[in-house]
Amino acid sequence: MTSSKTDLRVIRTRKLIMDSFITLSSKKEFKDITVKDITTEAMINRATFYYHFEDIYDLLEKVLSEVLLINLNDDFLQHNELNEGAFIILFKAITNFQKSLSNRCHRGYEETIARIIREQLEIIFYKMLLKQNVTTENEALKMTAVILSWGIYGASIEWRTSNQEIQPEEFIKPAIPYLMAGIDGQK
Amino acid sequence: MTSSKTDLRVIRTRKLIMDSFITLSSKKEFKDITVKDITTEAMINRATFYYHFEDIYDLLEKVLSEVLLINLNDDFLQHNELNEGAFIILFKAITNFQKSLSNRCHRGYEETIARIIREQLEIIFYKMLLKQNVTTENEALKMTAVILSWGIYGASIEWRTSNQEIQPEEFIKPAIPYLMAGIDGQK
DNA sequence: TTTGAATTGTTGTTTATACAACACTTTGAA
DNA sequence: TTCAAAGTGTTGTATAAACAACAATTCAAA
Repeated sequence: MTSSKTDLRVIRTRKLIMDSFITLSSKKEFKDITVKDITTEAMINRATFYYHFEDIYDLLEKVLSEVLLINLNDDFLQHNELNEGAFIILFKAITNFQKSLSNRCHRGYEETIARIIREQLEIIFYKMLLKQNVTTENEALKMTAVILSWGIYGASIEWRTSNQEIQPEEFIKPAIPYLMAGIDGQK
Repeated sequence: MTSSKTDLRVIRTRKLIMDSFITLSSKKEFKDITVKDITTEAMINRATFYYHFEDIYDLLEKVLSEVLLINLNDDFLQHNELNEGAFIILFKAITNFQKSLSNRCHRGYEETIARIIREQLEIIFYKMLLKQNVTTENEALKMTAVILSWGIYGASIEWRTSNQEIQPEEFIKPAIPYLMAGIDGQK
């Protein structure tokens, strides 16, 4: 137990910064967002930002894993089961997110983003598989989740690098029968 | 000049408290809102509340004059001139606001609210009169604003104490020809 | 009416944050 | 290219705010 109850100011300031970043992200490209922008929006001093985050990429990473995909996660788990429609929704969410990110390459943060997205996808898939498969053993489900997360993420990269003019929805559709077959087989 | 630039923390905290109070006001009656409720919503310590405000009535007073009616003020000045429709909108806003307040009588704060509402009304009326009367001298316009603010506020009290089953809109309509006559006379 | 829980308002101490100033880097226009 | 403006990241000091503890009051339920 390391939880010696963090100071309320720390919690509040982190939240203010993250919320401001999310707000700004919906208005600007990531590459156009400065630390000053964020701290102004959050009404905190710029020096305070560096007390909590190494830099703006560190913030991005934390927002990514703690906020954006966690939210997706919750929404998703409540309303959907892992069927054709679910794959399409997920794939659209990922491609949307990638579109909103800058294409500027700096400090290898794209690798970081990729890793986080895959990790979060894996969690989502595992939870959903667990919900609809009482019989199959957990190790098998975990493995399926890993494969699905890499597979779907890979597909989104394929979509991004080659032909973005095709709608994500249409892009992923051909793969769905294959994806579903594996899952149905486990039932 | 006393403006030696206030600490950003002070501005932020005041805003957090006021915003939280407004948020809570839309969910609960005033009399059911505790200081703890506000500070929890605002993510600040309860002691900090008392650093900025004497008590919850002091907060109410400040929110009233700094936020609620100021907003009405701005919206109003941009979109309307002082005609029949404007009187109806204003009157509805006041009666709505009074309905939303608690009827609990404590520390004579109703008098305070009344005063603030009248003051704000006076400001609104004066600005609008100024906008549409280039000729009339300012002292006369100020006096008109005073009379209008007391008159309209009095009408809202009349509405509140006697027959709330009549719509505010219908209640004020009979008085409008008289109100407008005085204004048109000044043009 | 009595009791216990919740709310109010206050105080001393600790700590997170504001502020100002700094050197360094990036960027965009002359 | 050169220069000014904007952005980054850091530090020492001052201060607002957190925390914990307290007595006093209010309020609902036994």
